[in-house]
Amino acid sequence: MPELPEAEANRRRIEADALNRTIEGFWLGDTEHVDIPGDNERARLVGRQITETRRHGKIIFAGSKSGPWLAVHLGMTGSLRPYDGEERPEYTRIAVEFEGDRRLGFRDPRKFGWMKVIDDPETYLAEDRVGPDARQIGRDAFREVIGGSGGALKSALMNQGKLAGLGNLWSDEMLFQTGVAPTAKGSDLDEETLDALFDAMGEVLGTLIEVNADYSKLPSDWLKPGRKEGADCPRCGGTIAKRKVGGRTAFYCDSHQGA
DNA sequence: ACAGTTGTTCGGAG
DNA sequence: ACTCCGAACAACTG
Repeated sequence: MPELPEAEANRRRIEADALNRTIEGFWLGDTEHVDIPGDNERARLVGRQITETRRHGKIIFAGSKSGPWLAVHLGMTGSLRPYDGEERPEYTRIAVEFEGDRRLGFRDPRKFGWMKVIDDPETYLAEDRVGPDARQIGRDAFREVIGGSGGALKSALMNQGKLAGLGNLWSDEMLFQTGVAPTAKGSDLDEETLDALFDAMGEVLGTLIEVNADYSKLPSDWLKPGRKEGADCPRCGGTIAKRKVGGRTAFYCDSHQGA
């Protein structure tokens, strides 16, 4: 379930199991409609090694100082799976084959993810107009970006050009913990509320990264464990409600989130 | 069987 | 030119 914390957990798998091994080639599965690098792009990586990784928002980068780099977006259902030999997980679309038996698979059942070969992360992020990473943005920049948005707050939080890393689940969570309605307008919020949102974002993402995105380890007073319509709110006497906001299903407390 | 889905992109309206 | 919204995308899961 890939938003920023899940992308971070996947990045760590590369660090743990796919670093400093020479790339010999690629395995290709059912890649129809999957956006992956072509022959010439893949060939740029053969003979090279992944020596470092990065993450910006939901995008994972794997490469080396002089490049080129692999950039991966997990889409809605993607994950990176190191494996050995032919122990390939189902729905693996493409896999990097390292010297020896090690492979790094890109599993993506619903084919909404992508993989590219790029020269370097900074240039890619600038050209693609990706906003500041949600873990790196400062309080002032957050106030400006979110406080300056005109539409539904939830939509602004999920807009990767404004702020990179939040999706449906964790935008709901930070709004829930702050007590603000998903439909509130950013431009209507006072500074105090914007700061509270910023703090909640840090708390939510920080906690998730700490537990390596293992949802079973989340506090019981979070929205996520009981994120379904009609559930009792774990923070007040309210009830969890559901509605479409910005084209996605938002869950929120009908009592302490004001609307 | 059929509805629902964690994300991005695109066209069109404002 | 920029912002915002809704629909579309593909294919699996419950």
